[in-house]
Amino acid sequence: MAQPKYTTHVGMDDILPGEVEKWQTVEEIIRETAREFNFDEIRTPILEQTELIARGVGQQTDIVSKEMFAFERGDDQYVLRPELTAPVVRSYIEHHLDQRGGTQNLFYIGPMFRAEKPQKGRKRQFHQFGAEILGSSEPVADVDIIQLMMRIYEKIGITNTELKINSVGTPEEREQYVQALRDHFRPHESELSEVSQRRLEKNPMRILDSKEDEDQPFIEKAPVIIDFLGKQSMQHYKRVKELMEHNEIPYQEDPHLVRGLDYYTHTAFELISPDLGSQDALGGGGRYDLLAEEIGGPSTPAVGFASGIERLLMACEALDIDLHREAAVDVYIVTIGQKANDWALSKLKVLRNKGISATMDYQGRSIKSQMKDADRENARYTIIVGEQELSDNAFTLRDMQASEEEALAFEEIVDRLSQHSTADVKS
RNA sequence: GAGCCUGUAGCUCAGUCGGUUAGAGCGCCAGGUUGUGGCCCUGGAGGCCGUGGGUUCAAAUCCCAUCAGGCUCCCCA
Repeated sequence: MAQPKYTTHVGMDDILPGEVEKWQTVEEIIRETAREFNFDEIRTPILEQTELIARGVGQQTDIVSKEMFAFERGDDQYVLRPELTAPVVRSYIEHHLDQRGGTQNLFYIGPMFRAEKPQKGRKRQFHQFGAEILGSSEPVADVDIIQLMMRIYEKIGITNTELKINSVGTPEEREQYVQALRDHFRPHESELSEVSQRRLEKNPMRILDSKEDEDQPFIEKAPVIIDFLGKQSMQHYKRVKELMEHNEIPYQEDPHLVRGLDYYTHTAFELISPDLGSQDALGGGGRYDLLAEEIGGPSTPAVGFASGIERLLMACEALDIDLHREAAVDVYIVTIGQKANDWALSKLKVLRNKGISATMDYQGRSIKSQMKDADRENARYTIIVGEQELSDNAFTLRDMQASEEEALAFEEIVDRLSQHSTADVKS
């Protein structure tokens, strides 16, 4: 089709009626589950200071080095948030949430922005939900965060998933490990794939999740990070695994799992769906004990996860999970003539105030067209109004499913429908 | 950033050895039923064939560019 003059920006999709209802279902399940886990919602601005993201997420990451939507206005540097862990920690520090005592258990849902080349399951504006436990270094926190994530997918019906876990240790341990990796791969540098050769200096850990065939033999023999963990890191990892087993959470250890962001320490995890294509990561997370300090706050151990809503919806589609609830209206008032039309408008208010959802024709169309429209809108009832009904105060109430009609006074109709209404009655 | 594929009505798609006014199904609008939806029948509206350029007597069809989408790589949600 010819392109309209104005369209959305590349990689930024409208979510239209029909699709929105699925999002609402998912969001309700997320909120409901978060409540069950005693997590509170937090909402932060879409725009953050560029420096926060650069420091928090890490200068070397792809996100910061090439995927930020950033701009300048006056002396201020703005960036559209590419993820929400750093902003949540910023908020925690800024508002001294640690002073509220205990841990802060927070969850969020909202849009994120990354300036990547879009493809299926990877948009420039995409949506994530996630949760963070701030103020605990205990393995129970790691495991409960994983349980929250898994429970949401379970409730939605996505159970065919693989949970991978690993420990990425402390920065010191990681540095030793990275050195060992370089030593391991360097003798074979010329035999590695092109991308992996580039990673050798920049980020050797990335070689581990290479999909290139020629890299595989060297990856198999590569040292694993577990062997470089100190006593405390090892103990933490061991406890996490124990707790996972006690709570019957199936997982797979993946010694090659590394996270894309710099702030992770110790536990790292990722949830994969074999039902998706190349973008098979549903969500991921881990522990980030050093992030708060890194961005100028008090030392705050923390753990969290983030999940993509688009990916979740893709998985639902692949699994034929029906999230769609049909939109419906309780009453559609069908009118014949100007007087009836005026009457209908005033009665919509009476119905709605009783919590009965109600609508009417806005186009002055024929009764047949209005009935058709009522059908399309999934009206449970129609009220048919003409001159005769007005003078008799006897209106035709038609049950659209049963195709039965009854002549009733308007007050009787209201009483009748009050009992059948599905809308929430606002007090 | 790299490679490959695709782009025809609102939607899903036919139509290419280049050849008169570009089609179907669904959807939309109207009528059949002058006050009654879903099924059925009839009619109608709606396309510079993604955009720009080129080849040709002639282009939806061939060529180039560009934009958009998809798949893979990269990376990740």
